[in-house]
Amino acid sequence: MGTAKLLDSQWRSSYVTQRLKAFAQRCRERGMSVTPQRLGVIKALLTCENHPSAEEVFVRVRRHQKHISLATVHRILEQFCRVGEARKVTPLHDTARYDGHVEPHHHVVCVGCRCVRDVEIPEADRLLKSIPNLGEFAVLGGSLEVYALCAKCRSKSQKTSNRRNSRPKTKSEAACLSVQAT
Amino acid sequence: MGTAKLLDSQWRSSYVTQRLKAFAQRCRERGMSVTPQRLGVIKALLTCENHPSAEEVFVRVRRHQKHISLATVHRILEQFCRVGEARKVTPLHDTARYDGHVEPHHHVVCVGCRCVRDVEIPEADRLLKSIPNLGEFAVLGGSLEVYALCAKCRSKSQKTSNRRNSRPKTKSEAACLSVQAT
DNA sequence: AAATCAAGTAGTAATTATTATCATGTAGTT
DNA sequence: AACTACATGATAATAATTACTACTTGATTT
Repeated sequence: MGTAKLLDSQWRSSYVTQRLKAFAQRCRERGMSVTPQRLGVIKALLTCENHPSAEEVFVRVRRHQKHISLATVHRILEQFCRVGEARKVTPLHDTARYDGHVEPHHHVVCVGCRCVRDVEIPEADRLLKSIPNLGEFAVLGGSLEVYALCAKCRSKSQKTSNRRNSRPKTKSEAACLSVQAT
Repeated sequence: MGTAKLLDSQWRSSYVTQRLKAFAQRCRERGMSVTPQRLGVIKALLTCENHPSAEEVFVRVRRHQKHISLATVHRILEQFCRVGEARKVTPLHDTARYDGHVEPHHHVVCVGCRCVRDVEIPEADRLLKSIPNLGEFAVLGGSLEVYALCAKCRSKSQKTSNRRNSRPKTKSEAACLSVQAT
């Protein structure tokens, strides 16, 4: 029995308060203007316990801003990911990826090109076995997603890393930068 | 420095051989007929190192079966997931899910309703820190995806678990059943 | 062997999620 | 208050996936 536990709502609420308070200033620091739409999105995102989809955020924000557009929500969420104000639950959201290997194992995902390889991590297997449940969740299994850069993407990003203030142009570059080292 | 390592191609090739040999029989056991399309898909899936998308599988199979339809590939892949002949790299493929919590943490995902909660697993954090690289992959971070059933979905699946041979009707039920306990 | 039947597939239409476009609006600055 | 660059709303376009339908095929029955 390890120390794994669901983050409680007490922790969450203080985190949310802190983030909301700092939001406007962090926007200004980055030269982003603070619009009601962005405020609405960050609030919905931080408030919603069930890591929401763009659609769900849209519905929530619309409660207070009847005119907001779904496209705007998509745009803002993507921007938040780029600047580190949000993240995607998984970097492999865009197209379904299939795996013929059905035994328990783990994955390395290159955040640049999205290539995926199988990994064997016995410690992670042991860890998972030691977690029979998490609150009301009955654990079935799990998989460690290791975020990484493959050799090719590493050499690419070195070439561009010298230019300061260069905004990421491609999807994959953006994805690279949006990932926080865990 | 732990024992994490990429699965080598030697291991893979023996696994692939074994799976391919058993495939036809496993189909028959399940009452699925063994068609050239299904054989093509399982072969492409097992052979391709980079956990492919439906499109990629389609392209590969088409090399040998010029007439195969993309829709068929989608259907077969989904079916394979249902019967345990394949899995998706992540159960959260369908729509992008966002998370306002940008500090390193992990997730429980209910395979029934796809709800997601944050989890704190210090052991997983330590484990990740101990893996500076995996072969040619430079590790940036990672996240443990714990697959589970939430309370609601658990009570649902209990109700239906008595009926024998009842095929899953809904997407979410299918997803539940397709997950292998890791 | 012909008739019957069910499962599987190709081709295409429909749906859904996301992104691009562009005219208009507005936050931040002077 | 006026200005300007960035944001937004509305909608069109694209991409991924699923639904639909008619056609095959292979098995079973007669």
